[in-house]
Amino acid sequence: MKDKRIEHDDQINPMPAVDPQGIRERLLNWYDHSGRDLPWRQRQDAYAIWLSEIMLQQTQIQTALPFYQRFLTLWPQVTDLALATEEQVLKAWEGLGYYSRARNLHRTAKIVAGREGQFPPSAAGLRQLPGIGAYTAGAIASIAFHEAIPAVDGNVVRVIARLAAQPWVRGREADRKSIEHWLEPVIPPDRPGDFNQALMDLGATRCLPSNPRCADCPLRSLCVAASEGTQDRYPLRRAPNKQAEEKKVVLIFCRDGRIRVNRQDEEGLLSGLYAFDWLDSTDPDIDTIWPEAERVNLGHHVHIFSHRRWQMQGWLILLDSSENNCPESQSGEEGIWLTRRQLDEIPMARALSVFRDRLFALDYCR
DNA sequence: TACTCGTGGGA
DNA sequence: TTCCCAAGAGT
Repeated sequence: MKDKRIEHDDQINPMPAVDPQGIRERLLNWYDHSGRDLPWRQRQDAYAIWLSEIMLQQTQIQTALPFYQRFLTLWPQVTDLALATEEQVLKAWEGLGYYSRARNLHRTAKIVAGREGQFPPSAAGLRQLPGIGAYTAGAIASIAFHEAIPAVDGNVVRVIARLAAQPWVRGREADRKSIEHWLEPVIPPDRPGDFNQALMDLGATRCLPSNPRCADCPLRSLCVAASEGTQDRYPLRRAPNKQAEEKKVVLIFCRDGRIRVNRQDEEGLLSGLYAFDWLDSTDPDIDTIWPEAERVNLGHHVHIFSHRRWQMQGWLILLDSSENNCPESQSGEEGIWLTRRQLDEIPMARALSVFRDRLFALDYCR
């Protein structure tokens, strides 16, 4: 076993007897009094529920909130979103991260628009749509269509792993399914959406990853981990991958007041977004490439991705308008030359937009 | 299955 | 500083 964090070899707890009615009553009663007031809970339509669920994937509510409001203002109905361009959707998503979510969001909007704006009213149907996995299908189906089906996210894994004191591992698909199975007889047929959201609220406000507030938990009397004082053992976690260190030299070419960018490939990091040119650290030093008189130091910046860490040095390269002395971009293309206004309108990830902001502050492009 | 894919906040 | 992790999905 290479993963010692999963290995801890205390006794395996037997699966405790489940008290479905006790869990339902305590949880829903608590939810009715102490559930969070969130904007998508004031709506019934599948579009708003779906939009919120996609944005909230691996994203904290406070971060997603302004994006959610902006999308509904720009595109009040799913048919409006379907009519937007992918670039417009990515621009509205700019800064929220995991950009494949935005592209799948747009694809699904077009599919649903082709169904007269009607989402499939079941988890099985929703699951077929781009960007909708097991959790999101269960969430939308239970909240918008009242299907009695679990929606097991990270919160629910934590709550149920503690409640049953089972060595379930966060992020392991087989264990997520075990929790779905465990929950199936517990989901109340009359309020499945409220029940699922109550579990998530409980995980987010009481059954916290560290220092859980068990004294304020409505399920404490039913919780095996709480009775043992072993809350902090559950759920188990995978050993994290090590973060790769990468050094980049970002080159922002400026000619006749225009700036060169490139659109990233369809797959991989930051796909579909625009970026400035960059070189890997193994490339020659900047002094051997560009004379000092033709460049402006844009400073250093460290950007942290999920498991990459970019140490970037930015340079503004001032090209003579009469000369065609600009090298080919990484993709072997000439690139796209944009004015400042156009540069503001294209979607660009935070990692690179840091230098866009510094560029604007210098007032070199028009 | 394990890895990839962003960004920000909190302990 | 460093680590964890947040309404996960796609491959």
